[in-house]
Amino acid sequence: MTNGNARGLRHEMGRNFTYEILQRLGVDIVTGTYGVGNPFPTEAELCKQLGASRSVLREAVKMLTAKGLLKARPRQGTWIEPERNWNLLDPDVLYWLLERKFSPGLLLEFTQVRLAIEPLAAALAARHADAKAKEAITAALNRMKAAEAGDDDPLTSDIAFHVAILEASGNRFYAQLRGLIEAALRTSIRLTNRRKGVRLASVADHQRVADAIFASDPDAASAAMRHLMVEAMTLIEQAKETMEATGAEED
Amino acid sequence: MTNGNARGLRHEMGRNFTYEILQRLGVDIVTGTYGVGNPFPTEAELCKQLGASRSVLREAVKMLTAKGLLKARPRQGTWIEPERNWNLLDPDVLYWLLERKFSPGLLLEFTQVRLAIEPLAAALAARHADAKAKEAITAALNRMKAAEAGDDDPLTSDIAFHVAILEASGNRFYAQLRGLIEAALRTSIRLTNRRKGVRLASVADHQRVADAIFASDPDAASAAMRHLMVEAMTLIEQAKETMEATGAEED
DNA sequence: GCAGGTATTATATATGATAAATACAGGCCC
DNA sequence: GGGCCTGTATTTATCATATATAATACCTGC
Repeated sequence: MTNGNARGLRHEMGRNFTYEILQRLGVDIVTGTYGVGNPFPTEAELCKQLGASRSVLREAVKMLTAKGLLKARPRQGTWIEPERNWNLLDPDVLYWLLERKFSPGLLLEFTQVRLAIEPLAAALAARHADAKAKEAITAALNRMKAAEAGDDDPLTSDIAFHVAILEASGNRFYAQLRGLIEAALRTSIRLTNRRKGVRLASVADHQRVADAIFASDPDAASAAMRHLMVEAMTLIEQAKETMEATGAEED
Repeated sequence: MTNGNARGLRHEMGRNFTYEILQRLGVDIVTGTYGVGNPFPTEAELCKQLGASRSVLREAVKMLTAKGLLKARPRQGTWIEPERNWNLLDPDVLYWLLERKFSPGLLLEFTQVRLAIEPLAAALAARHADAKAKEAITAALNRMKAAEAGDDDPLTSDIAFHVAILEASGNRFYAQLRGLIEAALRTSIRLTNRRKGVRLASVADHQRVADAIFASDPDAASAAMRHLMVEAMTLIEQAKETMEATGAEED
């Protein structure tokens, strides 16, 4: 074992070495570590650099290929795909981008997705939600109330609320936003925390969504959810302008 | 080489053997080949069954893991994740599902996604589309007109039109629907082709969307696009009812 | 009955050898 | 000169095998 010492690096996080390499490469790729002056290395080269065996490295590269970040051909090497081919709707990819290469622009674009989907999801929930789904919404709302009093986490309870509605919609694609929204909300908190006066949408606004769903009123549910989304988007737009005015970088 | 004869199977399709195994396993998984009576085999077992080496098989399995279809642990084996964890928004996964395990229900749910996104995309396009994006829309529309006269392919020109608008929106997530819509439209053609009288949305309806975008009228663009989406959804709903009435299976 | 060690059996990792694909250079013909 | 063929070098793809690690079941001694 020529590089057994590298095994010492293998600690927290992903259960095994392959997943560590996956994360490492994923982050390096989306943050632009590789580019014109620093092309993506060959398999053998990367093995040396990362202290990984070829099995581990190749499997990580294949996973990144499956997510659209890389492509490989014999003799031509392995290269980073243009960003338009990345699977932005893959939770890992979105997480790497938002967490490690934060840009209000991307968050804004993602919030436009939420603006498109979530009001319709609320309307569908108002039509189709079964007892179990309604319970989940109530539970999440209660957590938000508890969080207001300091007895629960505001972030995870907010996530739980939106996820509960997406799942209540009965649309499997809507429910897929689960992981994406989690990634997005976790990073947008960083943004809104900067300015103290600013807060996330109130519990009352969320309550209105839930009430409309329980009243089986699709239009009201949709409108109430749209209100939440527009509010979130406004916050992000303001933060973006602030960041741009104070001279932060954008992608 | 104990199973060199298997190489003879390696022909069309994916450039290499790993991708063939990926497709094969992906399809087998989504079509329900593995289940209670037929658990997912061990690595060694699958190698034998498919005539693949461990490298090839492991890399394919890792790609499926990256798409949320599989998960593996030492001693516990490799198993199929519950469907709610599959990355439905991964083009490969959606393609396998729609192409090999067709269900009007899933197509309907996906069309709900289009119903949510595409009107907003058209509105954004009306606001932000640059000259190049508008050219692409015009080109696609011309292809649709040519297709009406039999001089182009109706399916690919229709896809090109919707993709052009998604890309004109400037939202990178919206543009991601590209691959998904292609998969969906290719399969929904099968559905609408069954009943002869039924046709896809007219060129005139598409023209209205383009006109509104060129006139920088977001609301009109959104409304015109929503009209297309509702039309498509109605078709699928009818087909679904027909299929259910004639006793076809659903997922 | 239970605590702790041991055997078992999956995947995970490491590594060497060989095959296939293709960019590139060099030589040939016209 | 320009286009075409061909050989070579380089990179990933594939195959094979050995070893490590992890999770579980089992077993043993008390």
